[in-house]
Amino acid sequence: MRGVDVKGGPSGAQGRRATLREVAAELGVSPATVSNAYNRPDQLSAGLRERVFEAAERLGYAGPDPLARGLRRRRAGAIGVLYEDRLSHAFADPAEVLFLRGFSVATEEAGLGLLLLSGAPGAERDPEMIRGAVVDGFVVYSMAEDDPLVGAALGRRVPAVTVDQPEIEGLPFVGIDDRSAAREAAEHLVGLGHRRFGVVSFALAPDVRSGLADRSRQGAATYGVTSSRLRGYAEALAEGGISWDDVPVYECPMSLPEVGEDATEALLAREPRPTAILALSDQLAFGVVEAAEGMGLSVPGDLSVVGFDDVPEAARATPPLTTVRQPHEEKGLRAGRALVARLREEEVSSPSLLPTRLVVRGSTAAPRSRA
Amino acid sequence: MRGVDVKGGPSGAQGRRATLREVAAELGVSPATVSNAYNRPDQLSAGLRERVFEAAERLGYAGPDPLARGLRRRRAGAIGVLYEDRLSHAFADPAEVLFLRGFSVATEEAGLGLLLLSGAPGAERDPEMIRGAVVDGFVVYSMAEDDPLVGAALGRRVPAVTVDQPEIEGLPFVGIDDRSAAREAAEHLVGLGHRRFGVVSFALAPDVRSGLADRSRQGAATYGVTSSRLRGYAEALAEGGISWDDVPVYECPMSLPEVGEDATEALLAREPRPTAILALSDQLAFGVVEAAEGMGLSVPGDLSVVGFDDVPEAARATPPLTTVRQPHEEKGLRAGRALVARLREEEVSSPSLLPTRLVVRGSTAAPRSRA
DNA sequence: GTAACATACTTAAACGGTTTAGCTAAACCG
DNA sequence: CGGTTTAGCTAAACCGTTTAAGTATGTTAC
Repeated sequence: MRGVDVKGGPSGAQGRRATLREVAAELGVSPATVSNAYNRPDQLSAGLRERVFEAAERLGYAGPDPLARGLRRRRAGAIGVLYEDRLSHAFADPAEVLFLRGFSVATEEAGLGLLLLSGAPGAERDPEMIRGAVVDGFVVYSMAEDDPLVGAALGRRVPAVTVDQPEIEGLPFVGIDDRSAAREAAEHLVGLGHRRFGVVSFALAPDVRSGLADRSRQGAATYGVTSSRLRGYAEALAEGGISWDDVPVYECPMSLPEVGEDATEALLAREPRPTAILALSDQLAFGVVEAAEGMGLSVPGDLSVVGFDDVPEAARATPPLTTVRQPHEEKGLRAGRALVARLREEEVSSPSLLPTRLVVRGSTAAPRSRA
Repeated sequence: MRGVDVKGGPSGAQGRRATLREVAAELGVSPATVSNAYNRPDQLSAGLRERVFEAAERLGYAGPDPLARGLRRRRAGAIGVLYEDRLSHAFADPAEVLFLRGFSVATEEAGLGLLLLSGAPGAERDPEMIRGAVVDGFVVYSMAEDDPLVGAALGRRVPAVTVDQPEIEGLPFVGIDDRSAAREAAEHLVGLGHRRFGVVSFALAPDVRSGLADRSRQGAATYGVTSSRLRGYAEALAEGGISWDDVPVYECPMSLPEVGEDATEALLAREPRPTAILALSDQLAFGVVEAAEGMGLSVPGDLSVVGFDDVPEAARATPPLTTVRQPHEEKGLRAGRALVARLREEEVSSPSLLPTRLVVRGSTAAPRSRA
């Protein structure tokens, strides 16, 4: 391997960068030959190749410029992950981290970089960031259908895959059956005998509101995941003879425990007080438990709580959280592999829906003062 | 804002991408004018600008190609994070995730992308990945001094910042005082009356070994963080009259609980059995506790355990873990800002050492059968 | 009436490589 | 010895932009 040295004085990496052309001139050979030294060793004699590397090092040439090479070869060597919110929120959510974990396996397999793109760079949502991202493809991670950023990404006309939402005709999709997963969660509570529910939900649409969402707001949801899950809950409750109109749905701007706390306080202040709360994520559910206990209610004694995601913390929590398991890491892996396949112009198998499963733990029980 | 549309039939983003030149030809104007429409609105009439966007949309031109633009402007619009190991391990460690979280705040501030680069793409460490990464700068996250990947990154002659290690003359550095932080941890145990110790360590050098590391192996350490912490432990023990030579140091290839378990089993099998174990990370410490309990020992009754990092899980663990707190997120933020400053050719303030603090919780106590 | 100045474009040279086609000289063949 | 290969290198086009330096044309100043 050609050695790598940190030349250029004590301050290390600096100084004018030499170009391939300069190396060629130094040696009195053509640029093509220097290029070949790096890309096609069989196109020149071993001796000359050595001299090229030697001269490169002497001149401080770090090898072909990635931008120039990428331009000519028409590939960037990276995949962009487009995330709804600020990246710092992504890193705060274990579910998202697990997704990235799986995704990174796929990019490593393919020798590609992983470029994280946040939806909210400055404060305003800025499509320029997407338009300028040096990537060969995008994975759109759980965004609203009508998000301008999604439009910008698709407008780039590079391969793309969506995860969770939105589902777009012709694009590979990886996700779960949110509706039936949610349904299972609600059925569990109905089965235990609960009749009074509350729902702690994600945002329904990008024009983030915080507070109770009425029927019309629910109908106008552009976040597919949110509306599918609500529909699943509604179905299960309807089968149990409970009218969805009686179920308060509190919309949270973000999936964080603290936000879930606020929501819960609002829900538990209502009369009649709910005996069970369905949260759209474990993060929110943690906040629900926190708030309930803060109000002197015991979980599951006074209030049953079901989360969604089954992040590792759910099992360790006190009480251990009943929740819907979904394979986050597998989702990332599939999404990554699907995108890589697209990049290679292979055919991608049809949308993959991953399995979910209700995991019953200690945060749910039959309502106390029933019967 | 110019609208973005997903044209090109049902399969969405696809079809030949048009170039700026084609848009220009379509309109009978020069390429420069089209470029100006995107970059300098004041250089052409508003009417023409509109027609440019209209034609662009009609032809399926998504705006200036990032690679070409980047080449011309000499900027990539992203910062690379160079991580020792596979990314999936990075995402498994809460400390690293916190770091990235802080770092992402800085990149968002600057409107830059965040490109994750793993040390181990295929299986072999491949500097090509680094050489080809489309980035304006690197942050080197806790890597060995002599890692060829570090050399490759520095060889790129772009701005760089190192975090934790290595410290390189002339490069901005962000980290903590590992030696005195470790010292404080060991002092705590000595103060409690412990005399027999074991250490569960990170790797000392990239030629990963698993097992007890003797004095010479310790002396040859190229991971600065590891050797500094060991030195800190040694100093504190020496002051307590305990010879470092009597302290077994178990080297772990990775910072994962399972690995810590193996290490602990080996350490606790020795005679005399240690009454206290110092782990170089919380992840390892979790494994230590796990293993001890698996062997029927109680923590802290039979064995005291001190971790390092104070990840959020440490406080929630049973027993709550005594550990050394360091500001991971702040580290990321500082590193990111320092790099951004370098990119802007501002002067960067001197190396920043962040504060640490021993957090005493329930995993440490005085040794039982002493006195 | 003309010098000076905007305005709205255009020209052409970078930016730093890769790649196709081709050229020359030496090696090989029968 | 004439002809075909092969090894080793080069010339020149090309990748898709940006940008400094023009060039017309119309407007303003005096």
